[in-house]
Amino acid sequence: MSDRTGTRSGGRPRDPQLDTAILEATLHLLDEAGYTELTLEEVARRAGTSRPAIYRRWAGRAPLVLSAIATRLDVPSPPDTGCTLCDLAESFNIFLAAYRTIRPDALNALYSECVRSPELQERYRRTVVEPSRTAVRRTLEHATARGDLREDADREQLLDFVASLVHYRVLFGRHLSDDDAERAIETLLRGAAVDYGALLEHSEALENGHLDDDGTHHVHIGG
Amino acid sequence: MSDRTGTRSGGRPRDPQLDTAILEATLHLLDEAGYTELTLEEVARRAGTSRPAIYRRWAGRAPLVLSAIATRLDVPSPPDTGCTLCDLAESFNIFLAAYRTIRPDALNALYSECVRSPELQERYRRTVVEPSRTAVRRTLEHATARGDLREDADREQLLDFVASLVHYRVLFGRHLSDDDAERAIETLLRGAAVDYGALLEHSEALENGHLDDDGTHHVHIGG
Amino acid sequence: MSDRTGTRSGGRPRDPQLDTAILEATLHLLDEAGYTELTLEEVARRAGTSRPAIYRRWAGRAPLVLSAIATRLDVPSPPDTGCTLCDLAESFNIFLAAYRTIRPDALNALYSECVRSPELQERYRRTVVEPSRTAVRRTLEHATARGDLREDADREQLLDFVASLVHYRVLFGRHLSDDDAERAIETLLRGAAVDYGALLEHSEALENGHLDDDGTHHVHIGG
Amino acid sequence: MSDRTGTRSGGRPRDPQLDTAILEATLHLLDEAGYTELTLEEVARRAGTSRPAIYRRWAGRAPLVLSAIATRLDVPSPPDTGCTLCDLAESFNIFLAAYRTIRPDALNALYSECVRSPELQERYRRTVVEPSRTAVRRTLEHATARGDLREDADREQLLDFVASLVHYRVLFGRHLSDDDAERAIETLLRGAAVDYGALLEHSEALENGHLDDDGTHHVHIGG
DNA sequence: TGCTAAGCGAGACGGTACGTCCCGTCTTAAT
DNA sequence: ATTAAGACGGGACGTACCGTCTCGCTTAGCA
Repeated sequence: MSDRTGTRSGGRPRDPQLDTAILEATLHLLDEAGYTELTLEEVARRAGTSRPAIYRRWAGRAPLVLSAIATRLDVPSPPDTGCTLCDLAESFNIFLAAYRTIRPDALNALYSECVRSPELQERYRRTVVEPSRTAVRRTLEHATARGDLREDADREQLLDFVASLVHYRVLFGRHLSDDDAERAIETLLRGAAVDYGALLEHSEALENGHLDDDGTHHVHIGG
Repeated sequence: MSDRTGTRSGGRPRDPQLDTAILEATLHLLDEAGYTELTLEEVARRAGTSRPAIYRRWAGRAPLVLSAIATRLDVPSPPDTGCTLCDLAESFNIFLAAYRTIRPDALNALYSECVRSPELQERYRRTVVEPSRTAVRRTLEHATARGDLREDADREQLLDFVASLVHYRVLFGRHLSDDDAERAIETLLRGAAVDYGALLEHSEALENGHLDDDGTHHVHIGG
Repeated sequence: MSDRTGTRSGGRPRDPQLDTAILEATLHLLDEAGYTELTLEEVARRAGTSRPAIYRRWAGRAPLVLSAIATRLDVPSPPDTGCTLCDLAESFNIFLAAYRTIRPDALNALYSECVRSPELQERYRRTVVEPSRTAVRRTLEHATARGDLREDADREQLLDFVASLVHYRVLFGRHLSDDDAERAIETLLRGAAVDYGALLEHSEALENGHLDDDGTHHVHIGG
Repeated sequence: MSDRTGTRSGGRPRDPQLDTAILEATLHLLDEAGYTELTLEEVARRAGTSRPAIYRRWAGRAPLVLSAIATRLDVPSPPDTGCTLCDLAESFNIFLAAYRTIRPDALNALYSECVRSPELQERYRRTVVEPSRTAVRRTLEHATARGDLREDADREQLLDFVASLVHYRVLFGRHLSDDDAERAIETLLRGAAVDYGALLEHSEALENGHLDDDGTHHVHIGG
């Protein structure tokens, strides 16, 4: 749970309830005050302990908050309905999910501090960024396998486009509507889809309840 | 130059050399230490003055650094060579320029602090973000006028795509190569261009020295 | 009224209402907050003016407060009832009077600051100390003339004894009772009176209403 | 050594060298600049530490200076030569001693600040005032036991007279000469001695080397 | 009576010192 | 041996007040 597990051979065992108390205090404080306003002093106070007890477990504020965040963010599962358009729309939501779970301003302030250390930056990426990318990457792979995306389309670039757009809009307070997402998908798929028109038709068919016999949402190209 | 200019009716006039000294000290310190490590104490020390003299001019660290940054960032002019592909490639550079002028980590830490106040956030946007967007927006308008972009293409969305991609890649330390930019442009233009193939051909022609008679770089659609 | 009268040749005349307002604000603040807590800032605020207006009239806090005090302390008149014991008892009250008019702690803090400049010290003496001494000195002279005190008694020493005792006891918060004063007088007069016993008898006679025919309170030595 | 010793159970022990450095810096600064000009900032600077380190030990300037003074003032021992006049003369010196050890203006400014708090005032009394009074009180008791002072003489009053006279004269810059002291003693003893003339004769005899057989300085009354 | 310049009012300046918060570390006692 | 927790030394904060400077206005005295 904590970063600094140490040798843990002999000696007095660490109080595991303190781990929990500290992490919970951290999360509450993060919600209330944000990252910059969060002081270890106050975390210790709320956890009913002292600052050294925190430092013994984490190297500082950033690693502590990363640990705390990790207990709350859950690993997203890749959308895979067979409808590429729907899956992509859902993918936007996956990227948005982190910002709905943790205050975006806190996330950004945290990353600003993480940037100063390669390890922290990597840890932030693994904890906050990658899970969403991994899930959406899987979704894109499915779409490609399904034949909806061109084989030669740069899927990492697509990931970057989606992830960055969501990040940018959230960061600057311009919330991304479903419609925004839809139109963004259109732009991207025009460049990446084998047949964008077909994807669109299939999606509309779904909305109208015209499902395939087998109940899946495959897009029938050249059908 | 400073934020707190106030009424400035009566009273002893402000020493303008101090303004300069403070701003310069701020920029140097920003380059050396980044935003989080920048303290008003040290700024005052280097500027040969005292903290209150700074507080009299700026409300705090964030506004001070914004002012300092503003003296260094220059307003970009919109690329307009007639070659849409070239212009767009150049547009990526415009968005990158700010990060080359000011340490990206400093910019992000600064924005993290600005987020806490609507005014500061707005000020950051005006100072750091908008100039690039404005320039590139103009470029897109030219391209549209030229008939290279579809009339109904969402130009603000294009701006968001480009700006966010650059921001995201820089933020996470994955520097954007020229090739990356080129391929991103391809993806975006597939969705937004009237005739992407024609744009590509024109661009290649230019590289090979095949200029039009009139020396401009018009794209001849359907030519 | 103010210290710095200046050349006063041409130019805009000084607003005399400001003098008054400043002095009154000073006295009020002195009563409320004492000397150390009294700031020119606050005086100016209460007087509805600015600090420079004060500095134009007085060289600083100490001279200002001295001026303010001077408007309140009135010159005591020397006790002269003919009864030396009574007059001396009254003399103690004269020395006490200043401390009843102005907070003793304020007076002492003021003097502590005055000590740093010979002129201020002198001014303090003239304003606060000397008036009482002058009055009591007169009283002692009358007693001597009356034949109650020895010609060769050191009257300045007596003044010092009385003044210092009062100052010391007030300073250290041990208020001097009438009885204390009476017994102090006894001690001093044992050393300074021509015939202490006679003075005592006379005083007691007065209390019992045995006045001389002429209504004065002469002491009849050798009577 | 410092005021805020607290429980001192657990926790990192205080650096005792800092205590010393701070106190020494305080004394030096007190000698150089006086009390009002003494700033904790400068004390910290000279002691090579920071202001918080001082505040951790003392509640402010006054308690700090009181502690510093206490390290320099040594407890006077009561004069007891057998010659009451000599002892009293020496008693004046005891009261003067504090003012010779610490700048009188500093002492007074310090007391002016102490007055604002009962605890500080008490502490000042205990540190600066009482030691001298205690010593001289003892001397007076010896004189009484010896039969030189009247049993019913108010010895506390005598203490007040001597202490206050010294304080007053020093305060107002009128240094007390030996002769002044002698004549003051005369006045006081006229009121308090059993036989002032005999005390005087005894004292003069001592000056001329006429000691008693047993080498003590008894006063022979009625001899 | 109109002009000039001295002096006034007030605002704001540059700067010192304040008392506090929080950091990251050290130390003792307990487990 | 290692914990829990108190306290330490210190950097930086934002503020109050100081004493001074500058401005624009008022007014006396001269033309």
